[in-house]
Amino acid sequence: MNTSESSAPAPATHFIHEIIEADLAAGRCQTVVTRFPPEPNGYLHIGHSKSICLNFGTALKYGGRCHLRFDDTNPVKEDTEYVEAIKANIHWLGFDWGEHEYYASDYFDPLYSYAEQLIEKGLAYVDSLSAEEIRAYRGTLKSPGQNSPYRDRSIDENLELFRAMKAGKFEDGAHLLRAKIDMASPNINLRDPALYRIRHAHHHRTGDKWCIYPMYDYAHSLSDAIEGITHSLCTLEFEDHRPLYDWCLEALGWPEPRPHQYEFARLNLSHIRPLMSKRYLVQMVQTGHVSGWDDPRMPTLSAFKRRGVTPAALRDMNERIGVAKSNSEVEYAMLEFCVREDLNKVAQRRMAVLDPLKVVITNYPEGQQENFEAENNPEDPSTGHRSLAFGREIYIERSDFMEEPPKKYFRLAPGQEVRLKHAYYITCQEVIKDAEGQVTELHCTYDPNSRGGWTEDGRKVRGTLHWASAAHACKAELRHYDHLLLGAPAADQLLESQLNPDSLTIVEALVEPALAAAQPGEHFQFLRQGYYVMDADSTPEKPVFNRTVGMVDSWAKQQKKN
RNA sequence: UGGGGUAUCGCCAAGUGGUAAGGCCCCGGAUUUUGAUUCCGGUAUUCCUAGGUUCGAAUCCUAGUACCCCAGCCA
Repeated sequence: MNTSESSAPAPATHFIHEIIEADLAAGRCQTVVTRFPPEPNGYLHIGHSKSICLNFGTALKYGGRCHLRFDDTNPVKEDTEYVEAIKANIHWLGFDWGEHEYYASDYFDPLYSYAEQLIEKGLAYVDSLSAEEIRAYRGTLKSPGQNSPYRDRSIDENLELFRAMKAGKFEDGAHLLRAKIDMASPNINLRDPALYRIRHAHHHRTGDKWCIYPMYDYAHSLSDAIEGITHSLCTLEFEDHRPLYDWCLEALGWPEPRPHQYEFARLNLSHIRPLMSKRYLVQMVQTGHVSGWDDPRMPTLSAFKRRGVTPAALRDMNERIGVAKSNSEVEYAMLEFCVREDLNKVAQRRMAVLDPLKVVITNYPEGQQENFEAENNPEDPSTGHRSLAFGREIYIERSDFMEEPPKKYFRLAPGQEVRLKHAYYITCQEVIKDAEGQVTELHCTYDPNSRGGWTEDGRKVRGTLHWASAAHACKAELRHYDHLLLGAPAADQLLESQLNPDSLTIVEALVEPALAAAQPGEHFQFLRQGYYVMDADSTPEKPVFNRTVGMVDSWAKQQKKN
């Protein structure tokens, strides 16, 4: 506890931490053990980051531990390909499970013998109805189900059948091990839920050892118990599964302390909500609307990494949004805020001109060149300076010049003086146009006394422009991204109907030469433009930068209003 | 006409009977060699609705309303 008032923000807390603190205080548990249980059947997306931050963050906060457990109980959907990607994503996010890497499939042996125990206790039976029949017997949401005619098989018969299932004597779907609970339960999950099904399939870890596989509810609850998980945190849709989670432990007489399940609302983000389903994620990749799982427009963690979103920003966002039980959708602006906040601190500044307009400084000696010291990051002086070459011909941003500027326009205009960042003040003297009346070039004069971009005379120069030296600049490819979807597709609409045709824009830019030596993954702020990260597609001839997020632009915002 | 949940500012979210935190967004204004950052200031007499209890209610009671989840041998 803090002993004095401090400026530090109050540590974020929420109902789950309250429960944990009460459990710790009451001695219901000695230490906190959580787990992150991905199914290795797809890539992790930003929604998962909330669960990762919650589970690992909680363990960290209370000095406990968090297990990484792959929930690999369905061999037909899972693949080892995903295991490595998931592990890399979690490490990238900044969390570590140490030696606590587990697989539900590690427990197939004990899980099987627990199932025999349930049979012996008369709490599970082998059903031989078809899938359709089982559905029909289950009843509906509002009407009770009916007992299967096989429900009262003898324990010996059940045992024999179950062993035969395990031995591979039956085809897929011929039999099913079910919990014997209550076919009339108002909670459908309790109407004799499936425990084991027959699946003659190769498992990514156990190979062909098994042809029966446990169902999620059964495997999850017992895996948690086996690992000594104290707080099993999952999303809201599992709320009505909790009675079954508890039933499994109770039925086996699992000793206290038992694990307990708590549910929280999943993370939804505006603009990408429809994409955060496995189905649509796969669809985007398979239909070729994106270049792959790590296409920077995707909501996967791999994509965010490639886009230049930092782990710190993601962690910060997850801290800020809180943990509660109401369904919610966080605005994308929240994410952008966290990204800018982090990148502002760590990204080195560089200059890039996206839409060049040539400027000739007529009173600057021909053939002369100067170098200026430019700070790498004003937020972090320890990053030092770089040398910036300057010459008689430069390029500025076309949008930084207006022949007939509106009021309060600080940028370049005929007769107006602006500062070239780190260089000189220049004044526009002449506008050169082509036959169509298009501005092709500007003739300006500079003030030799403004070297470095400053004079002592107290002159007010409101506008500061970024620029590129014609003699020194390099070409670079800039990739700008927008939301993949224009909106959420209606229920009867294809996802394709909402595809944003302008979600990717390629821009040829002129960048300062220092950028040619950058490394993929390096973050930069291109002054007045936005945050960029160098992409691995870069070649020595042509560096490629992905725009992570643009700068806040209050001038553009104001213009839009008028 | 089943069961389980949730309703507090545009978006998140504290609040646990003592008189509506905070963040994002938005709007002003100051500073600024990035119209960025930073910094100040503004933004819910009101907590889904209606009754009730109480000196006092977002918090308790009653009755409603809205939204989300569940009928995979998926997780």
